[in-house]
Amino acid sequence: MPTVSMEDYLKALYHLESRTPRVSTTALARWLHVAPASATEMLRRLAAWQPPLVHYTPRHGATLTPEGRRLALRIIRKHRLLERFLHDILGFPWDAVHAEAERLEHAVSDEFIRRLAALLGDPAYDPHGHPIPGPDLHLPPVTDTPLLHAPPGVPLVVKRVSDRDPGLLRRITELGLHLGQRLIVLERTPYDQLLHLQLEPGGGRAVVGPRLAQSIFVQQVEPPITPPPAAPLEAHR
Amino acid sequence: MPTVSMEDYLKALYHLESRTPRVSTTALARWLHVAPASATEMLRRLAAWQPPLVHYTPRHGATLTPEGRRLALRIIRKHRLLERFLHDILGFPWDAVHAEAERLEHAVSDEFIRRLAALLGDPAYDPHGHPIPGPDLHLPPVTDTPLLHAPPGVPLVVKRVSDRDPGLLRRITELGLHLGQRLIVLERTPYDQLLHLQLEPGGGRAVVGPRLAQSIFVQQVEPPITPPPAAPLEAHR
DNA sequence: CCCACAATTTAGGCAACCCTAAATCTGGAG
DNA sequence: CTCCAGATTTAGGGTTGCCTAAATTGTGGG
Ligand SMILES: [Mn+2]
Ligand SMILES: [Mn+2]
Ligand SMILES: [Mn+2]
Ligand SMILES: [Mn+2]
Repeated sequence: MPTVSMEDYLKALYHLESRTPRVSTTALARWLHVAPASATEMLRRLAAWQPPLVHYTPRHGATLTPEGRRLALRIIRKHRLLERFLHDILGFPWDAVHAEAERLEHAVSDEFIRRLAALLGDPAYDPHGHPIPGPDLHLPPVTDTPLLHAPPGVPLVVKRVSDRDPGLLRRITELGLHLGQRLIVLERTPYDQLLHLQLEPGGGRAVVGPRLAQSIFVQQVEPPITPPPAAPLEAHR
Repeated sequence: MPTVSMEDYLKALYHLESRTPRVSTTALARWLHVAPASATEMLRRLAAWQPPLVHYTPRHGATLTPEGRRLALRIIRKHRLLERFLHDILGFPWDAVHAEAERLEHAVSDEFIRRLAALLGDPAYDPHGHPIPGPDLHLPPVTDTPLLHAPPGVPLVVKRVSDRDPGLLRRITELGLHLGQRLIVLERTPYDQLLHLQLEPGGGRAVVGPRLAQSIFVQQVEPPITPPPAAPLEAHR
């Protein structure tokens, strides 16, 4: 029986905790597009909840309690399964599903989600490549890195894109990118940090700026089946 | 941009108007399980809306304006399509769909409903036999009557059941009744108004009290294909 | 080591919903 | 035609969630 707002704050706290263990009032307020005073007020409420959903030390930020984290993951599971449904079954474009799921996640029951998950075949990822917490709320560790920091010359796959900005997603589509797209960073230009990409196989080229490159997450492609002759192992330090 | 509460009040007004053209504060309050003072307050709000959603004369009840009726029908369309989805695709039992749809109806976008209607094949009725307003919000006129007032000895079909009380729906199922079930009223007992039913074809018997009989709506079965020899037409007055 | 300034909280308000208790109106019985 | 019981509104409050403006505090640069 947390309210819709409380659920959105819990989700925000969960996302922000992946960057900094303690979440500041300002970061929270900015993420949710509310005034800092509103975030302060909500943190007090979440800390006063029985059982408490955050540990809140005035002037020193907040952390989710285990119970807070559990609730956050429950909403995230609902959100991502709904996105899959909206995309796969209703045919919404991938830049439209987030906003719709943002409202629905607070309206669907646990029973609804159980049935939906079964209908969808218990998918492990949402349409943007975010992992979906299982019924036990477990999440696999993240193994991808922002394209921005990916090494040049190495074969990569697009694993995940951030999903809060529809314009960004449309731009990504325009460039010919999508989940599973293979590519190689050809060059990183100095000063303006543009990335020149070679899309594979046989795809074209694309240039992306740092804004975009920060929102696209890639992984190195597993090495080819016949590995190159093993070089003598270097000593690890 | 009416709120969730406003939408629920509009829907309630729509339902109550089918009984009495002017809806009283008390009737509205009772329907929504709120205090009369709360209904008064909301009626003022709805009347002050731009454009006004009700005509409200203090102490003399309210009526929906055309715009209010339009919004009510839009929510009812969402509600009933969602019930079909929950029932047909997610497999919810028919006594569970109403409560779930009651929340979802406020969270889904028009675009969601367009796509859902297409997926479902533009159904005309919800799982309880209520007609679903089309995209133009048109509703067919109701032609069924409460079983309570149905004539004995005549072949009938169950066309519609009221859906707000899950216990009622479960009871109806227990009795072997469902939409499309054919039956004949064998007898109406005096004083306690019990109806003895013969379920067809080849079905068993059932006895229902007035509470139930008021919530089940039936229609006479079309006459058999070879009509009885036409009696001479009586003059209409 | 201090102090200014950025971050944060406090104070005070507003809107939507809901409630109970007290006033007020109104239509129908007599 | 009067009057009263029941329907309805008004008065006064509570909660959630948001805001702006003012006060406060903690810390990092000097
Ligand atoms: Mn949300
Ligand atoms: Mn997503
Ligand atoms: Mn509702
Ligand atoms: Mn229904």
